[in-house]
Amino acid sequence: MIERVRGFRDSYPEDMLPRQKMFDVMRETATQFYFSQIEIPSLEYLDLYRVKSGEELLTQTFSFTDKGGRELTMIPEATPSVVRMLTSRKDLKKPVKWFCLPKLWRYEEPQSGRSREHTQFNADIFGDSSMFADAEIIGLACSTLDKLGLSGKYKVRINDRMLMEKILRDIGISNIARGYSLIDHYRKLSADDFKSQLLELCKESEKADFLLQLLGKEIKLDQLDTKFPEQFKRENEEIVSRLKNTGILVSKLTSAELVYDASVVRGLGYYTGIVFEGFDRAGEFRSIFGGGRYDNLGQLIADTPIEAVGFGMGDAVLELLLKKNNLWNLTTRAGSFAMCTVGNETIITAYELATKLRQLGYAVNVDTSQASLSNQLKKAAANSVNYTIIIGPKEIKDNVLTIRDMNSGTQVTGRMDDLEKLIESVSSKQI
RNA sequence: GCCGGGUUGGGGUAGGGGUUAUCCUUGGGGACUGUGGAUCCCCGGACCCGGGUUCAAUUCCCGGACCCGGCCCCA
Repeated sequence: MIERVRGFRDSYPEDMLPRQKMFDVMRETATQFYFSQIEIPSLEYLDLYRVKSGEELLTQTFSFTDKGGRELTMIPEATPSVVRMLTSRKDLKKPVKWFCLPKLWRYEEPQSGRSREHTQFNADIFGDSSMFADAEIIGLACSTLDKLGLSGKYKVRINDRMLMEKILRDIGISNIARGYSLIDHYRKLSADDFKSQLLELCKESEKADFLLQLLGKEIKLDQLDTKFPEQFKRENEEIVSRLKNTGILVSKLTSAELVYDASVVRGLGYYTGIVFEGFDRAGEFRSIFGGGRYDNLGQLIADTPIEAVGFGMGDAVLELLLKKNNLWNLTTRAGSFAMCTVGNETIITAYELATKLRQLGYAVNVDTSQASLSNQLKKAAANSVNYTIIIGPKEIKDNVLTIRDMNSGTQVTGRMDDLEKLIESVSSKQI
């Protein structure tokens, strides 16, 4: 027996139904926000990730050298590929609104909410540097969760990289990257450890209080400027008011709660403006989605400047959250038929009828087992079909068929030619 | 890469250095080729892998794989 590869998942039908429903909602919502779907390759040159990331990331990819000596990797994230695709087409009218649902791979130890293969809902707006684009991206992420039934179960924390850079500089931190890295660990370090590491980094320790007071609190956006010293506020009025206005815009697109949280900086990424993360309210899981503005990635990857804002939403955490809220439901297939056949010679007629039904848009299974009729009905019931059609020698002789509504148990018999009418009459009888 | 806890039919489990490895469930068949979910009967199906100790290992020891969780990292 050969085992499944470590960190990978098998998905059986009972999970695929809710899974597909989840992806359908993502596609529908993105389409309603007027995003177009694209598909990105599963393999890229390793160099695509070299330009923006350190060696650390490269050790956590499924990479290999192909027969021609090229260094390839199974894509660990979508954004570089999407940017590569976008910048190699000079004819596209801006803004471009794209989404995709790629599988991504990461070579690391599997743990809760994270396996080595997952699917991510990824959406971006290119060529629009406005706060309206920022708001629409967050609005799309939230609307998707709302549509899945998660309204009120999650909230969004936002921050702005430019604002954080100003804050870090204001308190005397010149190594901005290290500052972000430390802030990113705020929730993982003890208060004392964090403080001592911050003071180490920051030359003007008396000013560090400013940051310490900001961190770890969720601040309502309309109260944001009350948290800053007067002078700092004046110098950064533009960034602060943009953040506040973004919040107002988002509130028109979703009822989700949006708060300012200084500890959200999104690791060592390539973000240049707003950054955001969606969390479950109970604080039980990893972030549901995350993203932000990255206006210089086009320059890094393809030497083509392009404004961009986007998010990624992984299926793993979302599945945990949906299951926890009893939203990971099996939906029975609407308009499904099982055809019970009695006697081998009836199967030809059953196939003809099945073809007609399929052309009408129904899902049809023809039971060719020749088991007893009661066993065939048993099987049909276990498969939770809506209707069964019984075809036996009697029906063929009289050119009729019998349709049985499996929910109500009512049953009608009529001419085969009147198939559609029969379906109507049996489904109306159940009322 | 590191740390902790696990692994007995498809799923959930009991047990235990030696006899036919327990129970529930699922699956297949039958009672029942002309009307479904019930009931009854029958059947199939497991000790993760390798090494060691032992007369004897599924059980004890060591290593590995995989699973769950955590660290690192976070795309």
